[in-house]
Amino acid sequence: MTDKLELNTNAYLPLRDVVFHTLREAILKGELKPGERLMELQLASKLGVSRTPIREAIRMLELEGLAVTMPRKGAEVARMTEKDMEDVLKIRKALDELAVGLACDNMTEEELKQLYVALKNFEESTRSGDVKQIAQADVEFHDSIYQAADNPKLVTMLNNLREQMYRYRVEYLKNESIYPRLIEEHQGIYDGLKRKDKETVVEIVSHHVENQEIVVKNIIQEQE
Amino acid sequence: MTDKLELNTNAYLPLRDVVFHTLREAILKGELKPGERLMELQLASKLGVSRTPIREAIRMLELEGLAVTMPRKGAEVARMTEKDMEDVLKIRKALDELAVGLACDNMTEEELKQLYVALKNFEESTRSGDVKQIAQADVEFHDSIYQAADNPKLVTMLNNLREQMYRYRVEYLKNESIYPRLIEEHQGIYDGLKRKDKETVVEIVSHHVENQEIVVKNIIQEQE
DNA sequence: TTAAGTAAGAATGTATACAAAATACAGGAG
DNA sequence: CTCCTGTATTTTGTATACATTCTTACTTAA
Repeated sequence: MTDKLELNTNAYLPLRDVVFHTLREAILKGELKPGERLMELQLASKLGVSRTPIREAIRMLELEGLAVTMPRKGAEVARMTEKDMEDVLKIRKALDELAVGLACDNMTEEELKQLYVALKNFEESTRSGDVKQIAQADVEFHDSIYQAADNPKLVTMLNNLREQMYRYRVEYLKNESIYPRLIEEHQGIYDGLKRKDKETVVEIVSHHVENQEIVVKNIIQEQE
Repeated sequence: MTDKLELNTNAYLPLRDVVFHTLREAILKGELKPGERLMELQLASKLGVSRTPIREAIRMLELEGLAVTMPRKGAEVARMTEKDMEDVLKIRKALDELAVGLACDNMTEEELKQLYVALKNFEESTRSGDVKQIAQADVEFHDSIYQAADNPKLVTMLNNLREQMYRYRVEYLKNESIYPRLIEEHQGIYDGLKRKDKETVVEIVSHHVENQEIVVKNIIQEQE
């Protein structure tokens, strides 16, 4: 286990939430590796808090699918097989299609403008070569669409699904050769939303996720 | 608040899980009403346990969307508006379509036989007039399909979504006039799966959920 | 009469203590 | 040498105590 764990914020938030976010970050960044045990006392002393907020944070991680606990044996970071990843991507595809379809129905002029900004930001960021920045810009582009879907529950679920793939996303975006296609697809989505051409945008998003699936599966196989 | 709360099982399970299931049941059955505060000390004394397992159970309810907590103010049973219900049903529709499509690809002879049994059970149960039994039979029919989809994550999500509608489902099934259509649709889904006619089954499931949406919305409006 | 302030009570947030279970390991029997 | 068993240690499960924040009701002043 890494000893990099640190409480980020001294904000006016319950410790359980701070711990939750800290542990989640650590898991998503790979600092806490799949299968690694989450021992309460150890984490408590490392983070400088008592076991209580640790335990509550673990309960939260558990229901997000990032941790698994066996009664009286404790919790560990969830393992993710290639099959799990496929399963998640299938769900994501269905929900992404739903989201962009809803966005197509509901998007306002204002939101469309915002999406355009996000589109250009993404394009710009690919020229920087900074993977983290590119990932961030990509997230913002898709968030703009999610927001327009006007379905908070759906947004929550999509963010959760996205989270579960975070580790692989970074690898995915290191491959510069995919940028042109990503930009093209984003442009296509934007154009489709502008024209309110639902069929087309759903089609593009569908491919968008499928492409990700192929690349992510390659990454997983390489790692083995 | 009802005082019917009781720990169901003395099983070899952590108390937090027992409490979690108990509270969830109470919420789904309407014994704990939307907006009702979940006070730790009160629940603890009612269930005869300390605050610790209560708190952890609340964290779990929170991430299932059945409870909402405001920092330093405590938790309450989640409120559900008509809009929330619409949002949930949109997601359910997308995921139900996905599930039945996957089931169409993957279903074995064995699973198909099981589905047939569930189909006949449901038909039979509608003649009994026992709403609870009908709901149970309906759940089993759809579970058979979910299982065949071979995507545990998807099953979890669908069960969660189904849960959030539980209160309205019972009302929904009290209306006998819908039974013929339900039976017909179930039959259609079964036939389609048998023929591996994906397009048709997805179509039927789509209508199946849409019909539910219409009726559930009527129920909600009547309740106001 | 209304509004603001304040103090008492109640509820949540956090830490810690104790109980019970699981794990690891050493020692001995076969 | 292997396997079993018993004990010590570690870890989780639960209860409780203390700290902090929020709510509420009452008092007082404008």
